[in-house]
Amino acid sequence: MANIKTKTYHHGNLEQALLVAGFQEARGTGSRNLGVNSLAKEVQVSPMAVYRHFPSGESLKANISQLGREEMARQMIEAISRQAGVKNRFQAVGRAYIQFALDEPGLFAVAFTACDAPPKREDSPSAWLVFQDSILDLCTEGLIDASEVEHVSAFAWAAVHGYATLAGGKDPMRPKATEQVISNLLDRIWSGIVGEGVQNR
Amino acid sequence: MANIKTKTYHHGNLEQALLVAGFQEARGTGSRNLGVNSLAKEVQVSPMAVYRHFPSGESLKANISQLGREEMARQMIEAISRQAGVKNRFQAVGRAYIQFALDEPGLFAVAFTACDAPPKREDSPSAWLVFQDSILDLCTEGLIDASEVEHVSAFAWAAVHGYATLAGGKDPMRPKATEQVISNLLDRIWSGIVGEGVQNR
DNA sequence: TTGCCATGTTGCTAGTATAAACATTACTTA
DNA sequence: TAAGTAATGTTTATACTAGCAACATGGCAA
Repeated sequence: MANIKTKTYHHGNLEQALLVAGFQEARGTGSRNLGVNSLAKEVQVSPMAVYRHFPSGESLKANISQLGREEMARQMIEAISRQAGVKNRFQAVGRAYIQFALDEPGLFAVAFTACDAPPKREDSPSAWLVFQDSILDLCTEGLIDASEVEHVSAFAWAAVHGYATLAGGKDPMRPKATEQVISNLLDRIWSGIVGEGVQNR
Repeated sequence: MANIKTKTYHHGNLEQALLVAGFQEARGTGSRNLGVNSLAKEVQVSPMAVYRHFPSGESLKANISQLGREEMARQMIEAISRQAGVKNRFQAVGRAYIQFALDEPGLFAVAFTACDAPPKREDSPSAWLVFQDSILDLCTEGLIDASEVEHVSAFAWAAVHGYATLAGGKDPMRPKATEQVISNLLDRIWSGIVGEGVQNR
């Protein structure tokens, strides 16, 4: 008797359904099919229904984008939790950041674009907050001075994010994405953080 | 008698006009108004005329994108030419790269996206080739070993590009874009290149 | 001069976002 | 429980966009 197609007029949880569908789509094809019509069709709903939950298509995209940042944060936290020691933990965060970009290029791209409109929910653990925290750890462990936090943060984040962006892209000139290159990169970042030649300490 | 509106049926140099118009538009508003219709209207031509010169709108965008990379390369070369000494020259390139992203956010954004379709002309001096060259200089000057070039290149490019992207973006968490921060960043990159703690040398 | 062909045009189809008006259902309150 | 209201859908319409096909113009070459 079950499995009758009860086509309810009201979807039930359209907002969540749109976000999930968008998340999956982003995972697969990046930001190409994240439009209002496309996602509305995906969840079997008329395009205008979307606007009952998001003020614009941009807003919907922005919220999907944040889901990407949260998923990324989750994986970074997971990676940290398996490490002991300041340096190991710090490099694990960077590695997770990079690995996410390589494993989930679509999600990564969406996570770092389409953030024009403000998302509905507050910023739950977002990727760069986790990153920021890992640098504060360096501070509490006495490896860097409190006055350096801003500079170190900018440097480390830039290097990791830049590599993630470039290596994950499709430009023919992009740097290789091998374990070798990544390890070396993280070592050089470490060197740039605690190294000798840095002025303004 | 003069100044009669000689409305020629044939534009004369539509391809160039479209590229120039697109370049200006990118400079002003980024990639928002780089569509076929929009640019066609800008040069007072029907949208379909564009397709006589570019196979698709994507292709047009890709060519504008390359103009951006070339302009960037020009400024980087200019910056290098005013410096003496390996370290100075290297840091000048990085600084120019970053400065371009801050001075011309629209152009920078367009230069590093919309490169899906291949451009028509061959890659004339493109931004990262200039960057690459500056790292080869470090090699010929004996500061790094030839075996390190790939790693150093990935590291330095990543750090500079990452910072340029993040600092030029509009995320509220983005790093500050002050002379202080930039100088410090370039010092830390230098430390990561020639520093002590780096493995795999 | 004739005619080809590069370069423009219009008209069309399909896809997109989103505003306005209307329909249905869920929730609340007497 | 019945009635009213708010939430959540749908349809219809306007105004964009990219790009195909067919047609028009005019410069250049035989």
